[in-house]
Amino acid sequence: MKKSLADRIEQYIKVLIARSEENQIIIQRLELAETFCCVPSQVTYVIGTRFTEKTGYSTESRRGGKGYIRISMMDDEEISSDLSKRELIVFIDKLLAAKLLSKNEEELIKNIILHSSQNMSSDQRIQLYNSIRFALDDFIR
Amino acid sequence: MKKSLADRIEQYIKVLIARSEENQIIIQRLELAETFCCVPSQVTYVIGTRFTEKTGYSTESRRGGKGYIRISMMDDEEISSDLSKRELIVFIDKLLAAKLLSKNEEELIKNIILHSSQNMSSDQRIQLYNSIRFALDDFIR
DNA sequence: TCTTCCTTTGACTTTGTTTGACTTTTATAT
DNA sequence: ATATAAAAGTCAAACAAAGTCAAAGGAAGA
Repeated sequence: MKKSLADRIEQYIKVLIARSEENQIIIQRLELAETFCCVPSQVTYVIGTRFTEKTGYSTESRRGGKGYIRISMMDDEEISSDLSKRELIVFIDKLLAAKLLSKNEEELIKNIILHSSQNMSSDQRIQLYNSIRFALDDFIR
Repeated sequence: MKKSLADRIEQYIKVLIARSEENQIIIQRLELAETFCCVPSQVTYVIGTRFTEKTGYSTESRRGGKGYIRISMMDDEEISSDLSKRELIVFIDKLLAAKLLSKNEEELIKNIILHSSQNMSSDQRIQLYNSIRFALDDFIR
């Protein structure tokens, strides 16, 4: 199956990260773009769609001379899991405030979140929260 | 009895799957349509009528450039997670019928169930369904 | 024949990717 | 300090798929 450019760049970056010591790499956007014979913003696109907090990565960059982009796998998953949980709860509270969810619905979901958190690995939790978040987005639309 | 186009496409896909390593194939809708000299949505129709969860297949696709459709035969784990999903849905329907859940609540939860199926392993799914089940028990009490 | 269900088709929608022109930030040389 | 050059960021347009939906067609049974 033919992979898209974005997919190939994604894979490439992931291999680099896997090979790295600290689960993080520092690249130069232009350099990577040249490796793949594409425009630099393609790299930005890949990072923006595939290396997000949602997918367990964090990035940091600097412009100008000696600029760079650092991509790291979030290591303390526990923290990020709690983070996305807090975010999700905040989000649900907002929905409640905006009357997009009833009090009952809000309680129901929080109940699910609470119960689900029990027996899941942090990894699973992140995915669950994302799914619920997604489902809510979908639901209120 | 003359075979319909849909039947022939179905056969074709099944042969491809049978020949594949992982009991799954990745196709491009347009390509397959061209192979059979038909409109792309014909392929969608075949997949929608012959390669469903009920018949033991799961599918996944991506639009846009280099898009694809993946069709896989569900393994035992997937089948059982699908089964627990059905059971859960039956349960939710009962709650709705018993007026223990509102229509909105029912939809919301089904939404979560639906979305969660997307990015989780069947293992995770079963856990999630159990959690939802617990949360519901708790909620209606 | 009539009805019903399945199939076929195509116009339109949505989603995801690629590209490039333009902007902003930063280090370095003057 | 200032100017310059070397990065990365932004954004929207063009393109490339797959999805949706409803209408039209066709076959098989009552």
